[in-house]
Amino acid sequence: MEMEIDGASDSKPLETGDDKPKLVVVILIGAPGSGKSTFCEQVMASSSRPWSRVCQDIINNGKAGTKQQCVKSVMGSLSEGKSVFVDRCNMDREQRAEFVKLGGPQVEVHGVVLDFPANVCISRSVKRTGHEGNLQGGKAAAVVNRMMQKKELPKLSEGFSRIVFCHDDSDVQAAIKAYSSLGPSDTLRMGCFGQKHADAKIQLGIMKFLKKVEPSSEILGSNMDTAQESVCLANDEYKETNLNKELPQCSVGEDVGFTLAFPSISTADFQFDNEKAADIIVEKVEEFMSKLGNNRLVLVDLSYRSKILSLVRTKVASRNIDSKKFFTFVGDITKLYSAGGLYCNVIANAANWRLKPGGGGVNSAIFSAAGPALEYATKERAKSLQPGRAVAVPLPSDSPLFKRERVSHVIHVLGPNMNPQRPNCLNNDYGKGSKILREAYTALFECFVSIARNQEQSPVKISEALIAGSSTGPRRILNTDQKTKTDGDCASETSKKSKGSEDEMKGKDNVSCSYGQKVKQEGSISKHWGAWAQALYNIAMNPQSQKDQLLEVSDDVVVVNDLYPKAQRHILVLARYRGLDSLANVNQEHLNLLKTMHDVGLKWVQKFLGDDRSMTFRLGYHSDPSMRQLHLHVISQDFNSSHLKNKKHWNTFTTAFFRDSIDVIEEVRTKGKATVNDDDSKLLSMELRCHRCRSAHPNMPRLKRHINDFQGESQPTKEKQRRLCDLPDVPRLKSIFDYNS
DNA sequence: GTTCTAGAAC
DNA sequence: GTTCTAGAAC
Repeated sequence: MEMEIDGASDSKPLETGDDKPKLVVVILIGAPGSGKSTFCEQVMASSSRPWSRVCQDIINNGKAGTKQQCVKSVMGSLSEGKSVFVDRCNMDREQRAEFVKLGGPQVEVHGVVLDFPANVCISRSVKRTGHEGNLQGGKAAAVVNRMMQKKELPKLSEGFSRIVFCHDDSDVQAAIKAYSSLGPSDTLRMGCFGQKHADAKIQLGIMKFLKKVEPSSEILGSNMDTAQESVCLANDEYKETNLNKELPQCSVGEDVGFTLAFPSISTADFQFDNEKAADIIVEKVEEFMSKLGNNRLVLVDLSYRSKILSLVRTKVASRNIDSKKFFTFVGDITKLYSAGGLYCNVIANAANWRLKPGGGGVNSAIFSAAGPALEYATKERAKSLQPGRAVAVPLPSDSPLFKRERVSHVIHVLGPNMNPQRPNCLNNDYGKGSKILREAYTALFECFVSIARNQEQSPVKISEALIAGSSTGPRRILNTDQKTKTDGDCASETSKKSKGSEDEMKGKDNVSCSYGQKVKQEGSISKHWGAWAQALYNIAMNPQSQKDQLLEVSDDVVVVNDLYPKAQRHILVLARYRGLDSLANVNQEHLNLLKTMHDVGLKWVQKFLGDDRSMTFRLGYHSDPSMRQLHLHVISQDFNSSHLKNKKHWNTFTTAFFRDSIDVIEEVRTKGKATVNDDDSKLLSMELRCHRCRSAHPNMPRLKRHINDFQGESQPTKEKQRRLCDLPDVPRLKSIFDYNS
């Protein structure tokens, strides 16, 4: 978010005419493999400003040189009127100091921090060939990790006039864009942008595991210092939320019931007139006052400049509305409790008819904040929604919105659409539109009231389906048995009127009026799982049933010993998300889960290494697993196990069928999904080859004999391995982290 | 995922 | 004869 301010539009010509255009020294800060050279190349390829790149790896006639040579070269370029990229790691303050000193009245010094996790940098460094610094292959990991230990994030107080932190590719692209479009007489805004406060987890994690050091207070300290300096626009927005000071304060002991936070329906992307919408909101709120009991409604919008909020505030004043039961609030609807201190049991979502994530705005924000759990829970309730209707979805307890914000339900509402770019546009017919918007708020408030009522009566039953119907109809609680009736009810005035366009937007999907219907799995992508394939799913959903093999349980994962270990150490980290059967189901929303699973796996690796330092491990997923429920294998590379019996066993762990966890994470981060090839199963019938030396073996017993030659000694030396196996001297760092180096 | 076993490979 | 694989059943 903060990166928006770093966009190209941010560059502006200097306003004073006599000022000579300033030169810029951009100090790149990042480990090998973080993308410094690529950054420079991309900017220089398209910039109208003269740039020079000073790279320590090649400064000495194409070979690596010294820092002093770099300083000299930067000064030379500046005197020629060129702005300069300082392309070296510059990881700590001392390394940067001499370049920062070059700043002055005519020269601005910027920092661009390419702050990627160590594993990403290692992976990139290992893969690349022909790198200028000759830092490819096995050396890379050691160097990256050493650098990471020295890492000291830059602060403005060092003398920078501008620092940009990049944490992912989109941050990098935004920064490249900003510098590419920086013309010879333009300047970029000063300040510190894009710094995350709690991003050190993975890096510290990996350093900790590699070097077995505690996260040093120095590193944490420097993070925090800089965080305080980086008071950015986002924080200004939060300051403005002090406008919420009219928030009714409830005295201790006062019985406040349930709170519904809702966005204005249809006024954003659906372009419904704000004035008309405000009238309808106020009208419907007033109507529901008497039905609310001690529960309350809160209209939420992101910005203190919100037109709809101010319209509603004005209109409410002249109505008979209790300000304790209805008020407006400025804030992010997905962070009302954590960032705004407003506890709301229920939030409404301005949904799309497909009830799917995406589309930007509130819908996108809520689905993304609630995690995949909301998507699955929604699918179980309804497949689509008609304009004017609402459907309540109980949030599973593993949803971050439930855990962090204490939201128990999300009510999806679909309002009328006036935007020709969106399906089912009403072409400015505000007769129809207003009617549908009234129905939408009625449905929403009815849903909320019935949730509140149900929770009061029976907290256990809140997972019952709650679906609000037409404006005048009574609240209905439906289940699948009532499907036929529901379909009948659906043919209400509203649905008849919108039927034509409804059919249009459904296209070939052949979706009948499924409102209120129990969902069937979409498409035929989902794989059939036999009864025997359910074991991991059962453990993930109900870990307490499995006391024997259980190693660890958290909200996100369960760790168990593999029942049939294929090596001396072989454990599984199970995801606890419902509906996440395998890599094929994984998407961008699971990125944090994948990282958590990896971190948990690494933690156990560290423990195992405490018992036997000679072990090596791989962490990864089977491309097409036999058992349902996403599970990360953490497996030692000895493969010394009586359970390892056949070719399939072997090939699932030693061919491309085994997808390294860090590769999967990187793939999901960049492409949004993990690629799963249809013909991956062919890999399982491939010839048997040693995972170390790649030698072929005629059958499993012979292969195992070959493999077990390593196990004769507790710590086979590299020499011994090489002799037995003709081991190449490049460890497979990207997956089997060499924890001993 | 494992177990079982027919029959191929040696 | 024994060893080993691969496919079916669960």
